[in-house]
Amino acid sequence: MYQLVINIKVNDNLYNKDPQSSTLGKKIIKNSVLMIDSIGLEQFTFRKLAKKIESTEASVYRYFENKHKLFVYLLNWYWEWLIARIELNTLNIKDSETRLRIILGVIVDSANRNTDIEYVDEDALHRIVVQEGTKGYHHKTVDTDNEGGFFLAYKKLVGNIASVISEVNSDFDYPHSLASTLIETANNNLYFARHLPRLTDINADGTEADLCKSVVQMLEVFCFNLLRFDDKSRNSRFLN
Amino acid sequence: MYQLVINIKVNDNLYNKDPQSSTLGKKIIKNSVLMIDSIGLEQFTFRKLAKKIESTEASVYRYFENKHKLFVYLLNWYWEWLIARIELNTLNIKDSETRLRIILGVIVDSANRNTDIEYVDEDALHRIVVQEGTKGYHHKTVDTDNEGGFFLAYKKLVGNIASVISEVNSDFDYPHSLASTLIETANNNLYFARHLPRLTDINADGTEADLCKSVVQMLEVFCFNLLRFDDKSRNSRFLN
DNA sequence: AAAAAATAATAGTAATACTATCTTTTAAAA
DNA sequence: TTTTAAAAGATAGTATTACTATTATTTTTT
Repeated sequence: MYQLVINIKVNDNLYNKDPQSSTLGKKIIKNSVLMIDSIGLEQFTFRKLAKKIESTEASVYRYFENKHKLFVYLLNWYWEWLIARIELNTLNIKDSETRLRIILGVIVDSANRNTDIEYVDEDALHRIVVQEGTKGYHHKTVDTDNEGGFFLAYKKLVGNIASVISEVNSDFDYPHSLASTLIETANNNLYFARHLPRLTDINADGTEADLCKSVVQMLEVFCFNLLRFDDKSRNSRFLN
Repeated sequence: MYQLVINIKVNDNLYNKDPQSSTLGKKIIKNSVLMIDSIGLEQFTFRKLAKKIESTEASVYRYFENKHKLFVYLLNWYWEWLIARIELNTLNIKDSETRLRIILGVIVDSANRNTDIEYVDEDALHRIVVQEGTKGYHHKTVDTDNEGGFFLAYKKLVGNIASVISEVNSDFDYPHSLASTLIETANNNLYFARHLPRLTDINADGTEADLCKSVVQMLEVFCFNLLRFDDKSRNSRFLN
C-alpha cells in the first residue's frame, strides 16, 4: 500500500495570492471547505471564516477577491483532483470500456481514493460539489469567468471522459454532452436520493457505500446501453 | 387557431398573499421575471423591484416572505405550465413513444406554445429556469421546503414523464432518474451551448430554433437508444 | 540588523434583507 | 351611501454583508 501526494495546481486568475503558498492560505482553504459544507454557500461569509480561523476579513481578502472566486477555486481543486484520480486509477488499463467503468466509479465516489492532501477534506468538498457545484457556473459572470479560464479544469475533465467515450464507440455523436451529463447526473441523483427521493429511482436508505454503488450501476446502464445501441456496426450485427 | 387560457395554481405555502389575486401581485410576478432574467437572481433585490414597479419594499414583502420563496414560486409556475403544455400537446395521442417524443420537444422549447398568460413572459421565465433553476432546490432549506410541498409540481412533472417512459419500456429500471436527467440535460445543454461550449456537442451558432432542434435530437438519441436497448425482449429478438 | 513582506487591528461605507409603524387610498359590506 | 376593513404607500430603523482603506505589528528574507 502506498499514498501518492498529488500537487493540485489551480488557475492563478482565481486568487490574488496563492493560498497553497502559506499556512494562512491553507487554513483559509481548509476551513472554507468545512464551513461551506456545514452552513452552505449562502450563509458562508468571509467574516465568519475569519473569526473561525482567528484572523481578519482583510487578510482573507488578500487571498481571494470575493466569495465567488474562492468557491470557483474550490471547484477547480475538485475537478483537478478528479482528473488526477481518473488518471491514476486507469493507469495501464488498456480496454477503454473498463476505463470508462472505472471513471464512473471515481465520479460518484470520493471514498475509493489513494490520494491525500492534508489541508483539504475531500469528502466535505465532494458534498459541496454535489450540493452547490452548479452555482459555480450558473452565475451572471460566467462569460468573463470563462474568458479568465476559470472552467478549464472542468472542460479538461469532460474532454478526457469524452475521448474515452469515443474510444468505446467512435460512432457516437455526443461524447462531450454524455460526459457532462454523466457527471451532473451522478451528482443530481446523489442529491435527489437524499433530499428529493421522488426525482430518482435510487434509494438512500442503506449505507453511503450502497448509495454510491446504486448510482454507479445506474450510470453504467445509462452509459453503456446508450453507447452499445449507438454502435452502428453492432446494431447491424444484431439485425443481420 | 385558438388560444387556451390556463389557470396556473401554485402551492400557497409559497406566498403570504396570493399574487394572482391583485394587480400589484401580478405586477410583482411579471417584473420579477423580467428583472431576474436581465440582471440575474443574485443581483435581483426587493428594493430594486419595488423601485421598478413604483411601489415599496414593504408592499412586496406583504406578498413574499423573501426572495427565495418568490423564486421557488416562479419555478412552480414554470413546472405547472410545463405539465399543462405536456398534457395539452399529448391529448388524444395513443402511442406512448410519440408522446415521449412530444414531451422532449416541450421540455426544450418554450416557443411552440399554445397558451398565453398576460402577466408572465414565458420566454424570460424559461431562460431563468435554464440559467438558475437548480438554485431553487440546491439550497440549505431544501428539506423544510420539501416538507412544505414547494417541489410537488416538479415531482409531479417527473412522475408524469416517468410513467410515459415506463409505458415505452416497462423493463426499464430508472424511469424517474431518466425523467429528471432529461429535463436537467435539456437545460444544461442549452446553457452550455451558449456559455461553455466545450461541455457539449450542441452548437449555438445558428438560430434559437436550430439550437432547440439539436437539443431535442440529442435527447431523443439519449432517451430512445437507452430505452430500446433496455427492452429485454427486443434484445433477445436481436440475439436469437 | 535592515528592509521587505505578510498579517493583524481597527474603522468605515454602501447595499442587503429584513421589521415596524403610521397614514392614505381603495374596495367591500352594511 | 356611508362605514369599515383591507391593501398599499411613506418613512424609518436594524443587523448583516461585502467590501475598501489605513496604520501598526509581526515574520521572513536579504
